[in-house]
Amino acid sequence: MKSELIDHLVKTAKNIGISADFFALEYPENPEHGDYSTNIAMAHAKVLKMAPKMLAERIVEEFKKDMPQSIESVSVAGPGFINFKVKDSVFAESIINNQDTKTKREKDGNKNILIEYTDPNIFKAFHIGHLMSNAIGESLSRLIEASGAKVTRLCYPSDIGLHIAKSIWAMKRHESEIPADSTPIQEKTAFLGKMYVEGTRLYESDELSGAGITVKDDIDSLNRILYEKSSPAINTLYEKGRNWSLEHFELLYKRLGTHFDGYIYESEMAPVGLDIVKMFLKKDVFAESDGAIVFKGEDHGLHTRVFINSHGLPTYEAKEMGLNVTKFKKYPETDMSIVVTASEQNEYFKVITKALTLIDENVGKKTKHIGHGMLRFASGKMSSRTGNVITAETLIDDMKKMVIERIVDRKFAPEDAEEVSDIIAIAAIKYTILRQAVGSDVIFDSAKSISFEGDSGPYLQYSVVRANSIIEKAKGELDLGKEGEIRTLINQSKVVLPEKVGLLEKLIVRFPDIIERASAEYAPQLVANYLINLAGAFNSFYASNTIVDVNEPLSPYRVLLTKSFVEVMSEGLHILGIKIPKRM
RNA sequence: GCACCCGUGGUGAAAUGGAUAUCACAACAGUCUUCGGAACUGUCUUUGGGGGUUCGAGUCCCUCCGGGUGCACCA
Repeated sequence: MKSELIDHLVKTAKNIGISADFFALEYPENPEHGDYSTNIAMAHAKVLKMAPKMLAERIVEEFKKDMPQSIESVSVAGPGFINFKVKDSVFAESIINNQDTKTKREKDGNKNILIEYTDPNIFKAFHIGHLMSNAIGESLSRLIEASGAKVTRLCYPSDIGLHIAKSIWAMKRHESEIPADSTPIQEKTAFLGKMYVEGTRLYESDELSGAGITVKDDIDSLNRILYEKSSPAINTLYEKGRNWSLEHFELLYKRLGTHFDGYIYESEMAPVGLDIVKMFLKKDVFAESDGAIVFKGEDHGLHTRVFINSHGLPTYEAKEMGLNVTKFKKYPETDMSIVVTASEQNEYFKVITKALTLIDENVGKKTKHIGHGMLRFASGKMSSRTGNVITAETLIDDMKKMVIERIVDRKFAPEDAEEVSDIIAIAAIKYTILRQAVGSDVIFDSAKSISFEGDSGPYLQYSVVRANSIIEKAKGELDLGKEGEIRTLINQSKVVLPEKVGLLEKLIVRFPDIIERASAEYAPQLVANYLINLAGAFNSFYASNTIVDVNEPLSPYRVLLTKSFVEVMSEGLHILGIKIPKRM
């Protein structure tokens, strides 16, 4: 109904000599203003030297000459808005046909999108910052898929670099404490985390490591050994830790409901990046400075960064060159390559993107960085360097304990309670992350900050679970025919449509629009906001109407409406990466 | 010091330059012996200060104040 309205509005505008190439058709916040509203008169009044209200009247007059069937009334309001009221029957029909609730997928149908997110570091804890990156990246992936594009999910685990050298240096010191292979994976990676903290602490101190060498120097040379893979003993430790970390990450991905189509490892990108930087050093993209090879960002209004350090090793920056060039080699059909990281890296990525553009314009232009906010605590910044970290697993498990307490009286079998509480705990966390703008910080003062009421993931889950249970009940009591028979039932007056529809119908019909906009703006919070309003509308509807009632002529319609709600809610929650339990 | 980002009820957030700034939590007052109360209804309290652009500014520009992040060999 929206496209019909836009077409007619554009036609109307042309008839009275307005180009109509810029205007907005929006949903008024105040429902009394109608179902759609446009600022077309205000937007063009100045150019035409007319009072906005007069122009609006003129447009309305012309619009009414050949009004689309679906429109009930048009009026001018306020400073010159034109408000449209859609016939209630159109909404009711939409619910019946269930056409308008299906997301349109043609638009980006041919696009191929790469999206890189999560990027954990082996030997280090998978902390809630990674969880945040993962929740956002996965949701963006699903959102882009919902708009019809083909999405390839990439993960770029960090498996080389100074942080690993620090960890392995500490591991060597504690060789006798290295866990056996039969140890649970959580204990093995916890050991690695401790090694990293110790290595970092001593790297930053002035302590000596043996014969007059500082720990720092010792770790730096170990780093070189790692890059060169020149010591079999070190390689063994490295492989052990690497496998433990990667194994643990896979378990987490599964638990979080995410997966990757491809992995590119930082260690693979080290030689590739090194070659690229050296090649473009000759072409003057990079410059030598104090024994290092740098990119002079100042020439482009940015800041200078080191790409190859004075030991001749590639830094993260050089590897990033290799990574982004490699992505387009591996996936040549790519229309856009998105990289999701914490917003701490926003400035860094501007430099990276500029350098990439100079190396390969196509790659640079198609690479887009999205910075997400951080998880913050009252106690200060979380840091995996000092060991002041909350791991993703700890957070989920803490939430899970709260959920289990909550459902003790629901008589779940132990395995079911386990599964349901996991789904709910993860929903609570993901929703808290996704309900707000991607770039802004999420503040976790305590686990208590995640409520299960009102604006929360579990509230959304609860509303669908309850709706599903009503549909189950209806199956035994009402005859709704089979697929495709509803039209017949309407003709036989077995299904009666309401004369007036409410907010619920109007919101359901709006869903494809929400997806389109959220996807275009990379804004999952628009979906989250919409769903919370939708759930509220359903719960109000539920509270004031008896849905299943054999003596109520509108009952079949209400069940169909409930079904539409379930469909939209399910797809919406899928986009947020939230699963729906059967019971809760 | 320089650069980038952000300041919205007591708290956490929303708002493609549009109308009376939306929602939840908290607080307070209610509903209902339900189709599953993790519910519903109502009350209460908001755009950091000052200029400017615009028919119209929480949104754009300038400035001040406050906060965050980043600025060479970490990732």
